[in-house]
Amino acid sequence: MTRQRRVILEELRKVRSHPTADEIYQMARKHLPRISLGTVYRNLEVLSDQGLIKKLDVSGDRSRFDGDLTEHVHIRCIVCGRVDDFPVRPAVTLPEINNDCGYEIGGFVLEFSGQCPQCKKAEVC
Amino acid sequence: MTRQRRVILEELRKVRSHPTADEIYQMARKHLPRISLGTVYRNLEVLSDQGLIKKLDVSGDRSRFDGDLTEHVHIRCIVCGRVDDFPVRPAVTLPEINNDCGYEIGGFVLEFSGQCPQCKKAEVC
DNA sequence: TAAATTAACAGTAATAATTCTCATTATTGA
DNA sequence: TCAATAATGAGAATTATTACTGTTAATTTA
Ligand SMILES: [Mn+2]
Ligand SMILES: [Mn+2]
Ligand SMILES: [Zn+2]
Ligand SMILES: [Zn+2]
Repeated sequence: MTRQRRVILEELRKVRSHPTADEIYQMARKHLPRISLGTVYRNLEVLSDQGLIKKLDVSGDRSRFDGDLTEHVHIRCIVCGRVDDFPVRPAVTLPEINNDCGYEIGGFVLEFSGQCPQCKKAEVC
Repeated sequence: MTRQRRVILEELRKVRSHPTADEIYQMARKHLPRISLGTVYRNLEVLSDQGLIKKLDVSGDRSRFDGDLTEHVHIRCIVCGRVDDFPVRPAVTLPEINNDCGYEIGGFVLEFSGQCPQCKKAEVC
C-alpha cells in the first residue's frame, strides 16, 4: 500500500459519485501533484483485483469506479453520463435464476438510465 | 436506405449472436467487398437512432449490436466476451419503480455474466 | 549497516475502438 | 436532365486504456 495507492483509495471512498480514471487522477493530484495517470490506472486495477473497490462496467464510454462494495443498483444519465446509486433492490437473486442456458452465472448488472435532474431542467423543448 | 445500409441490417437480422461493428463489417464485405469500416459504424449509428436495431451497451470493451428489438436480457461470458440472449424476464417493470431519485427513467439494462459452456469446459483447474 | 533484490513509480509510447474529414459517387426530385 | 442533397470510401485524428522504459524507493538478505 503505497502513498499513491492509499490516496486513490481514500479519494474514491470520500465521494458518492462514480468517477472515471481521469477524474480520480485529478482528485489524487490535489494531494500528490507528481502522480502519473498510468499509476492511477495501474492502482485502480490492483485495488479492483484485491476487491477493495469496484470497477463499474456500466454503459457509456469510460470505466467508472465505486468505493461502495455493497451490492447495489446504478442509474446513469443518458445526457451527461453521470452515474448515481439507485435505491431499489432487484427482486431477483442469483440462486433463484434457473440456469438452463449452460452458462455458469457469476454476477449481474442492473442499470437504469434516464435524465438526471439537472439535464431534465436544462432540456430544450 | 442505401445498399450498404440494407446489407448491414439484413446481416444483423440474420444472426442470433450480438456482433461487434468489426464483425458486422466482415459480414457485409461478403456482399459488398468495397464497403468501408467507417460506413459500417455510421450506418449502425443511423439504424440505431431510427430504432431499427439496438446498440447494446453491455459491459466489455466493444459495442455490440442486436437485430432483435423485443425487450430481453443478455448474458455475457467473462472469458471470451460472447453475448447470448438470456431466457428470463425481470420481475421489475419501469412503471413499478418508484422514482424518488429525481431522474426521469427511460430504460434499464439487466445483464448477467459468467462463463459460457465452451469456456467452462476449457477452464484450467 | 551495506549490498542486493524487489516493487512501484513517472513519463511516454503503443494500441485499438470509434469518430471525423474530405474528395468522390450515388440518389433524389423539380 | 441536372442541380441539390446525401452517403460513401479511404484514411487521418481522437481518445481511453494499456504497455513499456528507465528511475527511484522500499524491502530483504548477507
Ligand atoms: Mn455505487
Ligand atoms: Mn439479444
Ligand atoms: Zn445529466
Ligand atoms: Zn466464453
